Amino acid sequence: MTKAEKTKQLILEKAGLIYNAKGINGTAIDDVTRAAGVTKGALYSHFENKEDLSLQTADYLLNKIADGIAQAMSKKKTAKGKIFAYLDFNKLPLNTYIDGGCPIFNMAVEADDNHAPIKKKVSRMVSFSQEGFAKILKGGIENGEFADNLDPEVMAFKIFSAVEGGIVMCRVLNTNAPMQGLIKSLKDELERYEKK
Amino acid sequence: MTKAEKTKQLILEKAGLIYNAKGINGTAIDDVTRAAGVTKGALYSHFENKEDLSLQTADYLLNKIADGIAQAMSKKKTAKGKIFAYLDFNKLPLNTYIDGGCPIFNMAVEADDNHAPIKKKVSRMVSFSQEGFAKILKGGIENGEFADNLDPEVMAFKIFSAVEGGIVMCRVLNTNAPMQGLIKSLKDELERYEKK
DNA sequence: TGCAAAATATACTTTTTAGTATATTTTTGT
DNA sequence: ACAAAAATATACTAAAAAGTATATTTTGCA
Repeated sequence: MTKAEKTKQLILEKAGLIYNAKGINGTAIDDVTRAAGVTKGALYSHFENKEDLSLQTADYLLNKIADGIAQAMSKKKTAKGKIFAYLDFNKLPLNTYIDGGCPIFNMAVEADDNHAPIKKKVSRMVSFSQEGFAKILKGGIENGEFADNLDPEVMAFKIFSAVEGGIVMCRVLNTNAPMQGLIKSLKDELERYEKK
Repeated sequence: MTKAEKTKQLILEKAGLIYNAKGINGTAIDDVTRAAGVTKGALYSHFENKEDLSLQTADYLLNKIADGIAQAMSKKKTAKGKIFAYLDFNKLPLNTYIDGGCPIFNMAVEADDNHAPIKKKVSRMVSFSQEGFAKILKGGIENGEFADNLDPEVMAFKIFSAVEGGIVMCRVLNTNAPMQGLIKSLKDELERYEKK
């Protein structure tokens, strides 16, 4: 990795943190240069303009959170184990994997009526994750873990929505506590479909 | 209502729409004056500065959505009826009561690491709503609608999180469809606690 | 090693947005 | 109806942010 590539990577990492905390609109170019300890010359030699920085930072954040989740889930082999791992991954909303909450949701809310290209990126990531979850659940039905009255699409959407919504709620309430009850409830709900 | 009060109200209504779509940071004062058809002189005679406009707009939006939900729920007399009314209130995420999604969530996400006074407003509203939901469910247990193994706090948090999360997900995916499955699932879940 | 190209720093310009001063109009109470 | 006060319009200034031109440094390769 060349020096210039390292600089670009450093900028993206620092930009990621700031974007996830302050949002796309709330982040100034100079916030990023300051955090990365570089000047505008350096930043603009790697990024065409703020739009370009925003798009690449969005990719960086989406990939990072997706990797984090995938890694946590990959450690388990059963469908139930993987879903539980996802739930546990999100058990401390005040101390998220990336500071500032879940970038998927942060960007989904901000980009919604505002920033079509980033909305599309988020949309693809959400679809992909949803399908992944549904596939895991479907696998669980096929291998006999779960009863076949479990609707994989609905359950995938419910888990994802509840967890992401719960993160936002906990953060605004400034407490991790309600998340524990939510996760327990979702685990219980899934276990009611267990065959054994 | 005097003319000046009408002007202020008009500004708040237009500001509400723009803030809910573009966010606090994404909204320029001139977006608001343009939408309201007034000039800066008029706006600044009613609001001290942008911060003041933002705070009052936040109150306006939070009160409006709370009123909308309360009104929908007040039409039903049973605990189940009220909760179902809340769910049905949210069945079309692409066509929300206030255009641009749920202002509670929009502001929760944007204000989180950014805007402490608005975060506090949202936090109070979320607490208030959560307690209201829990109280309704508790009432449902006391009057025999629901079994007493229903945990009102957990269920209130779960319903609110899932619905709010679902709204964001549907909007980013640009489809109302998954919300129907989610609402049905939440209704089924609640009905499993029904005593009859 | 030294030189061309790439990367970075500095100091600027431009653009956007918030905010203000003041003139004008409108409202309201007598 | 009219005078005082409040509200609003206009045209400006101030501040913040994006973006650029150019000088300087660093890097990698002949």
